[in-house]
This record gives sequence, C-alpha cells and structure tokens, in this order.
Amino acid sequence: MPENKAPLKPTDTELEILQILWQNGPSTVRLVNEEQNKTKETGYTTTLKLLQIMFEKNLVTRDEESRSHLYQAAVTEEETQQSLLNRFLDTTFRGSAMKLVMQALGNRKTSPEELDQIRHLLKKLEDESSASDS
Amino acid sequence: MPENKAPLKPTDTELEILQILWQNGPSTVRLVNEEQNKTKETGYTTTLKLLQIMFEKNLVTRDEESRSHLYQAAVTEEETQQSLLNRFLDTTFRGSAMKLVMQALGNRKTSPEELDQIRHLLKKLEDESSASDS
DNA sequence: AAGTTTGTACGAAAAAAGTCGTAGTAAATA
DNA sequence: TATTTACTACGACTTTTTTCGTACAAACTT
Repeated sequence: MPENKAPLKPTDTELEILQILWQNGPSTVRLVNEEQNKTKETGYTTTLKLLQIMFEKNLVTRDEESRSHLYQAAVTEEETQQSLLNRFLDTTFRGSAMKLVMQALGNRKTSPEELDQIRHLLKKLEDESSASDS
Repeated sequence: MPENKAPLKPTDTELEILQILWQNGPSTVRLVNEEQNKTKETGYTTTLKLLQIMFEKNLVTRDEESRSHLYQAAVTEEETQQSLLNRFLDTTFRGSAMKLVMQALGNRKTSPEELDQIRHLLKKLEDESSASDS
C-alpha cells in the first residue's frame, strides 16, 4: 500500500518526464533527455535536475548501482491520470463528469469500436448500480 | 467571429476568475474578490491586478462607464473547456479520449439519468458517422 | 468643505517552475 | 598514465504567475 499523502500534482514538465518513464521503463537521464529533445530542446542538466527534484518529491525512484542512475516512475500512470482528472473536472467542468464526457466525445472523432467499448462500460455501470440498490 | 489567435490557456487563477464571471455575469472587482474569498483569502488589489492582466490578454472585456468597472468574460465557458480539454487529453491521456471517458465514468458515481444522456449521445454520434459514410 | 471610503493604476516583491553553468569524479581511451 | 568523455551534485539565474503596497482620484458623509 503506497503511503502517498499528497494529492499528486506533477507540473507540466514533470508529467512529460513521467510519460517518458511510463513508456520506456527505467531510464537513464540521458535517455529521458533524448526523448525530451524530440519534442523540445532541453539541456542535459535541466533534465537531470528535474529528475533529482522528482526524486525528492518521490515521484520517481532511482537505482544508483551503476554510475548512470536508472530512474523509474514511482507513481502509476492510472493513479496519476485519475488524480489529475479529478482536479481537472473540478476546476474546468465544475465537477460535472457528464459534461466533460459529452465534450470529449462530441468534439473528437471517436471510432465506432471505441463507441462500442463505451457502450459496454455504460451497461456495466448500470448493472452495478442496480445491483447495489438491493 | 472572434479573432482569437492564441490557443487559450488561462492559468489556474485566471480560470477561477473566469468561472466566477461565467456564473455571475458582468461583475465588479469587488464582487469577484468576494467570491474568491469564499474559497481562498485574496487581497482586493490582487484580484484587481489579475483582472487587469486578463483584460490585456483579452480574456475579459470591461465597461468603464461607471467608476467601478464591470468586467465580463470575453471567452465562453464552452470554448475554454474545449481548449483545455484538448490540451489535457494530449498531456495526460496521450490523446485517447476513450481512456479519459472510461476513467471519468468509471471512477465517479454517475446517475442513471446521466448515463442515459450519454447513451443518447452515443446513438447520435453513431447515426452521424454512418450518415456521413454515404 | 474636510474627511473617510471606495475605486483604479502600476511597480515591484514573493513564489513557483524551469533552465543552466560550473565543479568534481569515475570511466573509457589514446 | 595522460587526456578526454560521461556522469552527478548543486547553486544560482530566468521566466512565469501571484500577491501586494503605495499613490492618487472620484464620490460619498458629516
């Protein structure tokens, strides 16, 4: 059981780095930096410093065995998404998940397969709620 | 037709203020400040300055007729939500609207009525997409 | 009319986030 | 072994965002 007190609020850059770590697994500073540079030129020490800060915040762990440390996300993508989603929902959609969903679906082209998946989820949610009504 | 070039990225505090303006319509600095204070103690001139900055950024307009100016949101809630949603989707969910929707629905209790509304939307989306396939 | 209250304007401090240079050391290589 | 390369540590500078103090003016109050 993680003992993560704080509501988990990575900054924009921290989130970018987390994405890289989630996608690549344990990575050296250099690798993270190279990934970052695909999007936006970033100095090596900048990346290093960020990772060090994230380490202090317990957003990442690191393996110091070899000379170039291996950094790894200490939070899962799902829990981070959930946390950010809740915050976003409150600040931007005044807490209305419905409205967010409607806009997300409405203004983006969603494939029929995806729509179908959502339909399944809806059914499941409905079943669950009626089951708990007993 | 608005000539809004920038992708519309209000900061957190700016968004709070926009929310207040959307809910209350044209408002004086004082009113905005009082609303803010319900959540978080904020000095009067702090609010004033923010509104002035937002005015320069064209996030709000103002009526200077009477001594206490009336500020009004210059962007709609919907377009702002849409813009922030797109950004959020990209940075946090790597662009997958589906995943966001699933998490939004899954981890929050959504009422049967709301689920039903979404179901209607799904149907509409489906109809539209098959219609445009002609 | 003098004084108090309620405004705006605006510079500048404080806080938060991101960037980078320099020092020092281990490892590779010439 | 001397040199160059690849790392970490860390302080400090920059930029962005937020907060606030002070100055000054209009409009009420007495």
